Amino acid sequence: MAAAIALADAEGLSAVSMRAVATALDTTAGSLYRYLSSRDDLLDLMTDHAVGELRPYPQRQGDWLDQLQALAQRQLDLHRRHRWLGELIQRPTSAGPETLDWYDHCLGVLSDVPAPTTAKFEAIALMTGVVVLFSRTQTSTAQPFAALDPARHPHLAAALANPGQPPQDDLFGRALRALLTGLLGERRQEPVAEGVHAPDRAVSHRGQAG
Amino acid sequence: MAAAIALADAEGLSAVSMRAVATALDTTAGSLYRYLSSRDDLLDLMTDHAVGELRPYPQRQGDWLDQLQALAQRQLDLHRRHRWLGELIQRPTSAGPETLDWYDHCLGVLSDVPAPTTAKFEAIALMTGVVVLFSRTQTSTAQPFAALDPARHPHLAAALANPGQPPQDDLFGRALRALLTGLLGERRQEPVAEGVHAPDRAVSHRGQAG
DNA sequence: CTAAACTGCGAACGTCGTTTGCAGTTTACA
DNA sequence: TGTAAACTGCAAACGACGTTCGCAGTTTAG
Repeated sequence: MAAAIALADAEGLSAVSMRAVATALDTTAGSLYRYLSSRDDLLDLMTDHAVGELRPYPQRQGDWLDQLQALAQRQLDLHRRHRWLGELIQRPTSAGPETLDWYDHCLGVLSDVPAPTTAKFEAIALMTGVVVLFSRTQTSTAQPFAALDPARHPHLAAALANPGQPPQDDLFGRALRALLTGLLGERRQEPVAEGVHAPDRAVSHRGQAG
Repeated sequence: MAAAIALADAEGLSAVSMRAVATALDTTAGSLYRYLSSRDDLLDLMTDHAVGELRPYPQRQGDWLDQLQALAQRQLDLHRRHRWLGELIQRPTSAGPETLDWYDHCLGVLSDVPAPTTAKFEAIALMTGVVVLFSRTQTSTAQPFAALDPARHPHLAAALANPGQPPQDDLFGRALRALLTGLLGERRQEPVAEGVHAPDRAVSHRGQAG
């Protein structure tokens, strides 16, 4: 797993082939199957190990929004360190122990927030989504807008021609706080109607963490 | 391209192999390279065609927030129709014509919003991110939380045991509006400082649309 | 001392994306 | 109308991939 992570850090996820990992370990591809049931297994291990690097979780201070923001910042650092993580956590595989711990910690931070469980899961998933997006924003200076016709795409051309305006301070933090506040209610109270209803069906969620 | 889309709709992206597409077209894999330079080319075509299905763009009515929400709703429908799209639009390839049109349209909706270009691009990208996340939420009833120890993960266990609370109405809309409002400023005015500075470097962005 | 389990290795299978050479057909132009 | 160029399709092959399998060699347990 360590060899695979080193490979992915250096040359990207596609470089993590069974043969490449085996070569790094001075063995052969087939031998790896003594310890792994499949390549997906290896990717799961990589993912959960990376999520483990989120420790130590930031100290609990401030309200839940401050705490979640601190967690998100740590996620962002992690994703910048391991640029392959964003792709892996989107797979619908089952969560490893570190991922479970992280989810539990996030839910703990939100334990006093009067919002439906559904909203909390969505909020955590969206927080990760924001992290992944921002972690990619800097690394890819790609220009997906090659040659465009200013007549057909006036707004796009204008926006690209005039990159002006200073980028807002801490766009990441702004987006995150807006999203979390909107999903989980105002910072202090204004609780969402929490009436007692017959329990609904369990919400579906994907193992998207880290 | 149509054959590839049909395949992806029916059996997922992994079923879109050159041989499978060729078989559907009653030919062979190698023959496809008369028209495509690579498999990525095919995926690009699929992506842009799907983005084209966003037309006709919803009628312009309401303020920019209402309009963006209508666009996002159309995106959401699209992603539910083509569940492979979320994966494809995350690739750092160059944008096709339909994608360019869509970006331009979104920027047009935002043309009167006094926010930095950076923030607008981020907002559009994040809007798509929210769409992708919600498009996956319903389809995957997966249980990434298999057997978990309630002692080690008390909050997680509690949350799963008590799915109660009715899911909030239109969580999608709430998340989206919160995010956009937070990134692009309040609905009416409260413009972000738009002072005249020396032009910054062009913002980096990925071809993430649809 | 022995039997079981574990470990590693080479070879192979099937699939993948892609390339190449060869034929057959269509098109463009004198 | 004739000919050269371009286009199209096909079979075969290449290298790389994930994965399986059988066979040795080694370690462990009783």
